[in-house]
Amino acid sequence: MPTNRDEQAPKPDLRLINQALAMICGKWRLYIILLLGEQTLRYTQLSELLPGISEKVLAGELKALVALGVMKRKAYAEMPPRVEYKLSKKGRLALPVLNQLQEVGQLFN
Amino acid sequence: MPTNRDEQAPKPDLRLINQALAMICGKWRLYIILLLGEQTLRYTQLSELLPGISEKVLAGELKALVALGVMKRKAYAEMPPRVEYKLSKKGRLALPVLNQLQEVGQLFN
DNA sequence: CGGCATCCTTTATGATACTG
DNA sequence: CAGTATCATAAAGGATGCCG
Repeated sequence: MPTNRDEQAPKPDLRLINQALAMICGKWRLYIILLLGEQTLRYTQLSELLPGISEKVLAGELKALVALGVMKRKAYAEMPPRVEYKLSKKGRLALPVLNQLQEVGQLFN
Repeated sequence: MPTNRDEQAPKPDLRLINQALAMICGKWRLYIILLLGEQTLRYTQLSELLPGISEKVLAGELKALVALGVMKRKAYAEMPPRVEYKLSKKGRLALPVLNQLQEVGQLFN
């Protein structure tokens, strides 16, 4: 016979949770994803939209998000160089839920 | 005239985002919230459901979540002592979105 | 039982200078 | 322009012992 808790709420999956947290946790990561949304932005545009972020951290976060498959990086062989970032399909699929986190934040007002 | 981006996706609110992240980020915080769900659990039960968490971290996370207003702590003046934790109304309101984060994690499989 | 205090290790974040 | 390298600080997490 199942317990009351099993019926009402199956035990959360720690692995799924950690994958979601890897995508959004950190001082800038979720904000970068939401900011990007459906647009394509260049490295410099992102740095202007994230005032106060250091070069090292921005480059590191972008690299990590690309590695996670959340966003895509496209470099053009031009001079001066141009690099564009946009969400991957995976990132776009996650977007609705991630945007809802702002409503969760709203609960604290 | 609004820009294309303004129409499609208003700039995310960093303050709301940070409030949501404060609630869920960290190695255990989101898992504690989802695990609690609609139940009431004692301190020792929580520690058994979070294998590997240290006393310091568990006590600190519970205290932080109570301070954030996400959960409630109820201590009984018995011997031996008994302390119960459950989600506050705020925590229960956030629960549906937080559970959806597992589906976001599912995207990485 | 349900913590807190202390000390320690690991990650995360940041400032800055430099380069293909 | 779009980063990397190096150095430094801060925050998170953990091990362990003690206490009301």
